[in-house]
Amino acid sequence: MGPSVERHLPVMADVARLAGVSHQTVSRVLNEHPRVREETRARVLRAIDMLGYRRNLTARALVTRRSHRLGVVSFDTILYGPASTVYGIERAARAAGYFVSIMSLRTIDRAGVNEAIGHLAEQGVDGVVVVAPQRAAAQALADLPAGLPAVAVEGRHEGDVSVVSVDQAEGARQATAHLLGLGHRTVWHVGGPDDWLEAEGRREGWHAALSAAGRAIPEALPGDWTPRSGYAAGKVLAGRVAEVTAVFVANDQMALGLLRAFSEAGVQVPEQVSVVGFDDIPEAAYFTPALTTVRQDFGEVGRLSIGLLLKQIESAGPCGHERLVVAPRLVARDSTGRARTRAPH
Amino acid sequence: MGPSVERHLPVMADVARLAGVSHQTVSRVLNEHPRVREETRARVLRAIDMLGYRRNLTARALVTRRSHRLGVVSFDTILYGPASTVYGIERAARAAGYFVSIMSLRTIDRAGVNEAIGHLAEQGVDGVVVVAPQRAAAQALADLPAGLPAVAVEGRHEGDVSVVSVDQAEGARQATAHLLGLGHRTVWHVGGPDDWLEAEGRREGWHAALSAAGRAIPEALPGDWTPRSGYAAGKVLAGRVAEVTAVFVANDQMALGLLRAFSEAGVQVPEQVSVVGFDDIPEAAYFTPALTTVRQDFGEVGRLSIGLLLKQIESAGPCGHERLVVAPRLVARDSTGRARTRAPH
DNA sequence: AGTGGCGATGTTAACGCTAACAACCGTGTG
DNA sequence: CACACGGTTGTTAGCGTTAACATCGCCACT
Repeated sequence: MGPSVERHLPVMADVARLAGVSHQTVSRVLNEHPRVREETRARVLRAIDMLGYRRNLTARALVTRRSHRLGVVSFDTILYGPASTVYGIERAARAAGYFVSIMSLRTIDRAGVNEAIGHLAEQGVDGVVVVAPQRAAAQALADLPAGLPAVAVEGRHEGDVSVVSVDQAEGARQATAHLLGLGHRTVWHVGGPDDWLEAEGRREGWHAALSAAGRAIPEALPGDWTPRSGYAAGKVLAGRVAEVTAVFVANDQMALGLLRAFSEAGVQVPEQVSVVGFDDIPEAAYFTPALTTVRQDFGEVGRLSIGLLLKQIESAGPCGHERLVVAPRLVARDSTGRARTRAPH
Repeated sequence: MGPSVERHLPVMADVARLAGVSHQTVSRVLNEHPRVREETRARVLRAIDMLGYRRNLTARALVTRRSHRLGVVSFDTILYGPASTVYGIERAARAAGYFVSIMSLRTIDRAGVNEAIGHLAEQGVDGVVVVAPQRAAAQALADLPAGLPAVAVEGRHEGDVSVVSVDQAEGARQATAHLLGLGHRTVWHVGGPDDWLEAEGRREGWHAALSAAGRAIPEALPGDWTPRSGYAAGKVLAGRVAEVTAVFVANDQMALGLLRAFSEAGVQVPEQVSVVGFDDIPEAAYFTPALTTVRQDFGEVGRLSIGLLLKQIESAGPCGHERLVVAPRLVARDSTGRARTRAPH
C-alpha cells in the first residue's frame, strides 16, 4: 500500500514540495500575484490539481484579519418581506465575493439582537447587516461592538449606523392617493403591529395623504400582519359598509384575510369597497380579486446595503453614516375601482 | 489622554496581563475547564469584562480544526418550502451550538451545487446540508469533497449521503384518499416541475392512491409551482367541469391560481369541484374557500438533518448513510366536500 | 568592468488560539 | 522528614496562511 490514506488534507507546504517551490510561491499563485513566472505558476497549479488541494480560508482570515464573511441578523425569515430582503442581501454579498452567516431570531428584543451581533463578531465576520424592522432591534444598534462595520435595513436612523430602507410612508401615500384619486372620500386603514417601524411608516404615509387632501381620518384598525387579523378587521369594516368605501391594508396577507371576510359578508370588491395591500407577494396577483398593492424592490435594498457595508469595511473606518431610501411603487390591479357615487355630480 | 485609542482589539494576552495570569489560564476559563481556582476565574472574568474582550473563534477554529459552522446550500429561499426548511435547519443548528452559512443558488445544476459546496468547504464549515429538491442537485451530491460530512434534505438516496425528507408520496396519498373518501370517482392532478423530486413524489402518491382504489387515472396537468400555472390549469379544468369533481394540486400557490380560475369561470368550490393543495402556507386558511391541504413539519426536518450531520461530524467518520422520513398530514378545510351524486345511491 | 535596479523566489515571523507537557505547591503518608 | 500525589498554573510548540524582508540572478547603463 501507498502512503497512509487517512492523512490530513493537503496544505500549502505539500503543494510546494510537490511543485518544488516554497510555500510562499504557492500562496502567490493562489493570490494571483503578478510576479510569478508563467512556468512556475503552471507547475504549482498542476500540483494543486494533483493533490486536490483547497486553501484553508480560516488560516488566511487569521492573518489578514479579513474573513470575507458578513453576518446577517434577521427576524422570522419565513415572512415574505424579511425572506426577500435576506435573499437580496445574500445575492449582493456573493456578487461582491463575500459569504453570509445568518442568524434569524425568534424574539426581537434588544438583548437578543445584541447577543446575535456579538456571536457574529466573535465568529469573525467583517461586518453585519441588521434587518431591524422593529423598534427594539433598531435600538439595539446603538450599542454595537466598537469597530464593527454595520448597516441597518428597514431600521430607524439612531446611533451612528447607516440605514437602507424602503420608503414605507411614500408607498402608503401612493396607495392612499390612488384611492382618493378614484373618488373615495376617505380611506380606512388596517395597520401592522405597533412595534414595527414599517407599520408606523405606512400608517404615517396614509395619515399624511389624507391630511394633505383635507379628508376625515378614520381610526386605524389594529393588525399583526397575519391573515387572521386582517380577517377580523374585515369583519368589522363589513359591518360599516355604508361609510367604508376604501381600505388601505398594511400588508398583503392581512388584505387576504380582509377579502375573505368581505366575501363572506357579501361585500363586493371593488364595486362596494376598494382594497389596497402592501408588499406584492407572489400570490397577490391571484387573490380574488387580484390585489392592488405596493411593490418593494428588495434586490435594490440588498445591493445598497451591501454597498454601504463594503465601503465601511474597505475604508476601515466609520465613514459617516448615510441614509439611503428606495422608492416603492404602486401596482394597480382589480381590487380598486371608482367610488360609488353617493350624490350625482 | 490615555493609551492610544486606535489599538487592536484586546486579545487573550491582554486579558492575561490585566488579570495577572497566563493566557492559557484565560483560555481555560473561557472553555470552562474544571481545574481553575474560583478566585482566579473571577479575576479573569473581571478582566475580560473590563477590556470588553471577545475571543477570536477564527484562531480557535484553526487550531481545533472545528469551526462550529455548518454550510447550507439551497435554492430560491423565498419560496415557502425552502425558506421554512432553511429556517428549521438554522434553528436546529443554533440549538446545537453551530452557526450557519447560507448559499442560495439561482440556478440548480450539478456544477453550481458542487461549486457552492466547494466554497463552503474552503470556508471551513464542519459539514453541509444540501436542500436538494431537484434531480440535478441530488446528483451533485455524488461528488462531494472527500471527508466532508453532508446530509441531503428532500433529496434522493444517491451516493453515500444521508437523506432526510418529507414523505411526499404519503402526503399525496392522503390527499387523494381524502377526496376518494368523499365519494369522488377519480381525482385530477396539477403537477409541479418535472425536475423536482417533490413534484415526482406527489405525482406518484396520487397515482398510487388511484391505482390502489382501481380508479381511472386522468392525465396530470403541468405546473411550475407558480399561481400563474395553477390559473392556467384551472382554466382547462373549468372547461371540463362535467367530468372533473376533484383536483389535487401539487402546491398551495398553484391551488390559489386554480381557485381564481374556477371563480372566474363560475365553478363553485367545493360544491362542484373539491380542491386539495400541498404545503399549508400561512395564507392557505384564508383562501376563498379555506384550502384543504397537506402540512409538512419543517422544524422536524431541520432537527433530524442537523442530528444526522452532527453525528457524522462528531464520530469523525462516514457512519453509514441513513434515510429518515417525516410524515406529512392532511389539514381538512373548506375546499373539499362530498361529491355531487350523479346517480341516486 | 563595476554598479544599480528589477523581477522571481525563498526565509522568517507573526496572526490568536489550544494541546501537551512541565512546574509548582500544599497535603497526606510511610 | 522524604516522597508521592493531585490540583492549579505556566511554558512551549504548533494550526496554515500571508506580510515583510532577504536573496539571488540577470541585464542595462555608466
